[in-house]
Amino acid sequence: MARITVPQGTQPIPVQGTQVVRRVAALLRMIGRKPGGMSLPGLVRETELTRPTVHRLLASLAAEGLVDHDAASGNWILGPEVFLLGSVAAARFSFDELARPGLRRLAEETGESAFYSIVRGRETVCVLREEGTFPVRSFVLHEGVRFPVGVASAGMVILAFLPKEEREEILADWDEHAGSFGAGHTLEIVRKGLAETALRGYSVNPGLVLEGSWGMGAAVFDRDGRPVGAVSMTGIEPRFRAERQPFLGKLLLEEAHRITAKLQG
Amino acid sequence: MARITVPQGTQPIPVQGTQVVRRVAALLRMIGRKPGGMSLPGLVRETELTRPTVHRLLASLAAEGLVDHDAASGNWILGPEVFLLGSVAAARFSFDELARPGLRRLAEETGESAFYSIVRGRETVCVLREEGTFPVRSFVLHEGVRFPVGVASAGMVILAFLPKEEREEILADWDEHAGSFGAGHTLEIVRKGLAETALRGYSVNPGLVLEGSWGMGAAVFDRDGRPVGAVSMTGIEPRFRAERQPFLGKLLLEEAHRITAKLQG
DNA sequence: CCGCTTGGTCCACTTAGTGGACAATGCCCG
DNA sequence: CGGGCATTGTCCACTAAGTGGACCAAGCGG
Repeated sequence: MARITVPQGTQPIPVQGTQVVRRVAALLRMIGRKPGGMSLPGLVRETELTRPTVHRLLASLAAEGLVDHDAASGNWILGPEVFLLGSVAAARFSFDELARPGLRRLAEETGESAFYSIVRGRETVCVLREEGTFPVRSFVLHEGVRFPVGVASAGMVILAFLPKEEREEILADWDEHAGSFGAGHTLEIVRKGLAETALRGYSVNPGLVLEGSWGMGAAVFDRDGRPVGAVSMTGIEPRFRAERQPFLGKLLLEEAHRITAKLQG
Repeated sequence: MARITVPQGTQPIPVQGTQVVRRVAALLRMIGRKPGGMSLPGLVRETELTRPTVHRLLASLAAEGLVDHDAASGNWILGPEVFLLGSVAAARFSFDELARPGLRRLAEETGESAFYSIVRGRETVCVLREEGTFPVRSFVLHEGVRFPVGVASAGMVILAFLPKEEREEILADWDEHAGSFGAGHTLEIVRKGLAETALRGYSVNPGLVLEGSWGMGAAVFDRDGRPVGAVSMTGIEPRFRAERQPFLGKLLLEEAHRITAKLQG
């Protein structure tokens, strides 16, 4: 009997299981990353599965309505069943209600785009976006985008406020954890960023994901004081210069606190 | 190699495949039916799988965040990943934008609760609900609820306007198709209802799902003239008496036409 | 025209998944 | 308070379900 390892647990807990479930979940997550979906070869590349296997799984998923095959682009995209299940699940996870007003205020007051991301296992996932008015905008971050915890401003502030043990565990094999983001986010840079973040309360990402695309983030905590999400803003470097950072940081912290209060109340 | 048959196609098309995918999809749909989730025995009963199998699949799904195990009730509910994937998929399926305003108008003008359901394979799925002001309300229908096509007012009006071939195919093995709803929805009753629906344009469900819980529906069509959804209202019998039906029907048809226009435009 | 990428299918091999059986816990009722 | 019953959880021998190497076809660019 095979044992699969769970991605999110503190330790990889062996779970009796269904290889297929893990693979299917991975495929759906991959496809959900980009609104335009993913091509078969793309999925094969990123999942390290063989092409026939991916193809077969996708065909089955399509038969269930969980994915669609966009005839035009040839891409695989999330299907109607995912939407339906999601809208049922949404009753339990009403982030919109929770964070939308805050993001709107941030976007209005600053002109930058504002985001709310949540923690899922060892990743952050962007769930809400509110476009700013400033005419130059970054499209690195949008709903559905996932980063390893510690990457980008939201991930950075979350990692900074995670219990020391967990943080060190993640940093222990940082390169593997960070994957392709390791290039910009070297262990050294991240450690320095974490220290500064812990001090100020908010994080600053000086274009580590994409050069010129800056970001700042503040964490949202649950009742146990555990970071479960983050408010963040992104924009171009000139809008995130040192002199403006305290202003943006203050706003971010205010909104993060407000959301934290709502969440805990 | 096993061949699985696809539930929605006109004919059961053999698909090479993944038994597990079908089972997992079935489980997720089942769990998504009720906001409070489902117990393991309940799932076992309705899926005709063995308990160990259901349990193992659920455990794997939980490890992926696709389901959660509610410690209090012991029920399995849809997990955060489903919400996340759903919110990405929502970009492609914006029924809220499409139908919400119409439902709101209906609820306000009539006092009854209004719903929007869509067709998925051979089922209708309720995706939107707008509560009416009338103090006695039925809770038979809510977001996520699925009925076989032909059952309840939405299903009835959809079946009525499906191409004759498909309609007859469904009616051919009605009892199997209708399952537990066959009790109220006998072939005879349904055929009569379909005829009347085709004539008037809107359907009337005189408490076939649950005695005293009436409903009326009007269909929404895509560019090819195929019914893809339905607007419906539910309430208690006294609110759906013969003399009020033309009034309600007219409103339903108006809103259904409006949605159809939006959809096609 | 040929190399290269992509989509799709086949089928022998074997591993992953299955489910009967067992154990434990909790609850109701006589 | 003990026996019946429903529920959750785990084990492991068996085998059918899933895998993936191999193959074919189509499309694209040089």
